Amino acid sequence: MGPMRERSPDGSYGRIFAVVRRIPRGRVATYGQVAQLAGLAGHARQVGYALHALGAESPVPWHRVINARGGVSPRSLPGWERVQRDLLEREGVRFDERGCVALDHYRWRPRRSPISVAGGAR
DNA sequence: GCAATGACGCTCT
DNA sequence: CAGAGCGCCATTG
Repeated sequence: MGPMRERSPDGSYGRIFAVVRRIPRGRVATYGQVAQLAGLAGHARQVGYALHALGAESPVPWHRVINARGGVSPRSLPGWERVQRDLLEREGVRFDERGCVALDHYRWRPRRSPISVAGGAR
């Protein structure tokens, strides 16, 4: 009960991980979308922070999460962008010359939100 | 306990 | 159409 904020790797972040884990192969979702589906609308930044805490070898398909521009966010380590891009391309996601994917085509559209749709919002 | 940073998003100019 | 600024919250030093 209590004041346990659940800061463990499977705690409040688990909500975000649960959403990311639901992203089907060959599909992508934006940080803001994941945040909204996790019930943290507007906290897109926290999604990125949570994924960063996960690690590249995490069981969560972090590579399926991209920014609203449809591209992979620049990371501290050079070349990492290529890794995420390669993982997505391996799933069938194609990038254009700008290094962006067509969100209108690859964006994951869950029929049922992980959290209550609150009266069929959307 | 305060200050700065960060795998973002949206609006304004 | 492109660039810059502000907002949001959690983690780290």
